Amino acid sequence: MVFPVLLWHRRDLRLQDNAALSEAAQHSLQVVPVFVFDRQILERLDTAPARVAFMLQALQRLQEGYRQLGLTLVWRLGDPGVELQQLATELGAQAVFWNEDVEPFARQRDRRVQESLAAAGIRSFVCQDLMLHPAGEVLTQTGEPYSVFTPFWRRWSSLPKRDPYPVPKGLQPLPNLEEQPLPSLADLGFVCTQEIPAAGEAAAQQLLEDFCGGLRILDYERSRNFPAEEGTSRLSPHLRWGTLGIRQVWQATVEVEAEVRSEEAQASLQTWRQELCWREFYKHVLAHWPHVETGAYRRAFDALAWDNRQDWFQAWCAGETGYPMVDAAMRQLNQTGWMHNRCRMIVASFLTKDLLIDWRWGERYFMQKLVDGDLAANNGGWQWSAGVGTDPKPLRIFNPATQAARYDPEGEYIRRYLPELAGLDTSALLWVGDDAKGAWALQERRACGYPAPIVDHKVQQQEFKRRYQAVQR
DNA sequence: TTTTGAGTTGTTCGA
DNA sequence: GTCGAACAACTCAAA
Repeated sequence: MVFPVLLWHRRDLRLQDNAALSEAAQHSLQVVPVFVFDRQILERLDTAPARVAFMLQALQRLQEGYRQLGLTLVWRLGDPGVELQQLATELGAQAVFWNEDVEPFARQRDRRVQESLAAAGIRSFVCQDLMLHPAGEVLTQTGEPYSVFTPFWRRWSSLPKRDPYPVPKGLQPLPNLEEQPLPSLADLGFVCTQEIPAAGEAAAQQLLEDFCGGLRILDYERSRNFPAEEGTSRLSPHLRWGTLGIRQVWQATVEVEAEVRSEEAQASLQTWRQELCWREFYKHVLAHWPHVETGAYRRAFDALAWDNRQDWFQAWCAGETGYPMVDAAMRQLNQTGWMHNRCRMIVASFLTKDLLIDWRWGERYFMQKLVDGDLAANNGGWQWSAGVGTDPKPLRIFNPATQAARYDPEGEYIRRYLPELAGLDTSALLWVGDDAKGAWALQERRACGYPAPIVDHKVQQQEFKRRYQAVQR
């Protein structure tokens, strides 16, 4: 007698390299994949239409993938605890498998689901899939979690990495299970106006191949700094939604390593691997210190005095601050649901240190727009930018003009996202300041209908420093 | 226990 | 234009 088992998909929308899928198949070949649209998540204020749209498309691809294996992806809308218990009972399933998450909300939900299943005599199996090394596996010599990246990286990179999980063979369909067409974005109550990237496993594999199989990864150290270039992998939405497995990504870097000759290429490879490590570092931070979800890692900095001016916040959101690099970046976010990482740092520094607005406002806005929006990574990035996170030693205040001159020297990125300024001379895009040249640049921009800077960087950063130091004492 | 070395991504100044 | 030093001085991780 074969009993079916449920595989509960959440942020692992793929067949390849999926821990829970492999483990479920070892338990029973009659695997029923299921996804639950969680009303609580859909109704949250920081749920981005772009993210839901990407997820839906990934689910469509996943449904097609299962169809090719002869299986049916089942979906429900409601409370996962209720829905999974009902479905398992209905189908006579004796176990539910899923991949562990680190977010406080998810952990609490999963505990509830586990209890609700247990009450019905159904077992739960929680698998490790999200990271190369789950929280608790990377610890200092005294068994403490790391709070500084570099020692974490040294330990993390020295640990052996496991191979990708193969797609299980011989999966058996459950008879009489009919495929339900997935809901549309509108059915879920969302409208997405952003031009989001293609979702699904095939798209993810293609990006990985483009980045690691070509030469781009070998120039990453340099090209990642220039937002006008296609220097980054663009894998973030896929790692967010699990349309790509992390072990497979690591394996791709191992294959590159075998062919690397020059020292620069070797450095590029390691730098990119560090980015994978950063992803896990912030997940560890969230898992070990869940208070970061709502406040500063260094609690003293919850006392930082913010101005929180609504009009300035609106200008920042809309990309109308009068600082071209900041505005171009915000418009990229608004238009595409993605922003280059250097620009994320620039706009975050600007919101907190120039506009004196609480980093959590920016964090929330990012979550409302980002297709790759992830609590741990977004929160970690914002706390780092605000100087309240795990490693705030050097108080880095980005100068938006210096950053633009250094990383967009031809103004290519600025022109792409601020078309009203596209006809101007590069110096008119980049110059800022109170000298004659700065005044000329502002005049040129104003003639195009572009706003004057809403704040003076020099004045504001002084004020921020003052407040920051007041908290330190 | 104490000490030591070092810390993602900066900025500005002056040689 | 490029480079190195000063900035200011705290906290973590390991020896």
